[in-house]
Amino acid sequence: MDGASDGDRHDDPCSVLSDERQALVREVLARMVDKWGLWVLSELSEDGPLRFSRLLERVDRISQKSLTATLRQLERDGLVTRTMVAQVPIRVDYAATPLGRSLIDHVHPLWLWAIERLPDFVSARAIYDARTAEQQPS
Amino acid sequence: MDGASDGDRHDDPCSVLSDERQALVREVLARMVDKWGLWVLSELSEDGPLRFSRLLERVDRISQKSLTATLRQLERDGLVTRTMVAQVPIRVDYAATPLGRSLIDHVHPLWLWAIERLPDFVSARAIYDARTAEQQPS
DNA sequence: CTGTATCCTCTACGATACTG
DNA sequence: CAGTATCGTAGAGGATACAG
Repeated sequence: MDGASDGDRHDDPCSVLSDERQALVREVLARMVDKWGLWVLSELSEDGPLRFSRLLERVDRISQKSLTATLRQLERDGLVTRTMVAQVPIRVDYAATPLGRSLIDHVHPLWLWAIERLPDFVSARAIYDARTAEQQPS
Repeated sequence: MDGASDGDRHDDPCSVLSDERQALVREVLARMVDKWGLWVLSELSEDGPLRFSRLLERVDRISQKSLTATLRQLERDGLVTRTMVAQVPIRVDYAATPLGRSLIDHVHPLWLWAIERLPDFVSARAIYDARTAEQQPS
């Protein structure tokens, strides 16, 4: 669909992808940092298979609804597996796939970087807020 | 960086942070992959300073309102700079800061990984969708 | 225990119109 | 040109109740 495409843009590997592909990459990456996705995947990647109720405890303040939705998304993208154990009461185990663990491994450096740079963000915000405050004394 | 753990990937640097800090890291990282933040920062990181209207063209389908909001957030977090040129008509240049470029540099490997693994995601979805379709022929 | 269904709120976002 | 202000819509997500 890119009729008069943006031509030879930059050396951005993303720009060589079709809009559809770009959207997919963006979508998958988005799940990494959305409110719960990365957290849930992280728990599963660290501590073997976990049951639904365990996850509900570990991922603090997540609702049942959101946990279910998050797990469905992660499962659909091949990042986690879902295993039902037919017993009473029923039991379901979730585990990270190799692809899921790989994702976590690739996100990790980013977390480390962000934590390392945290003081920069704090001070940047302080400066910005102070400046806007004096301009808009309400 | 720090003599990073010899293969112990279960080391979760996030858990040593206070809730407040965790929230901040999460917030900053979220901005990277939210609908526009990363895209805007990416454009600025690749092609020097850009004016508001240029960004509006490059980041396809973004609205004025969203672009403004995104830029404000990025500016507040110290990822971009905003420079007003007093002339008629007025002109404003946005540019990525070193911190902003650093962020992009750290996100890049993740993009490459995602693009490389794209076939995995596509097939995973196909399998999942096929299986759920046969269960719910609706 | 593991979900699904419903309601409700809050926020993000686009469209549009207006200002310096 | 570079925003701000207002409106309206759509989706995310919590709370709760119910089902297999």
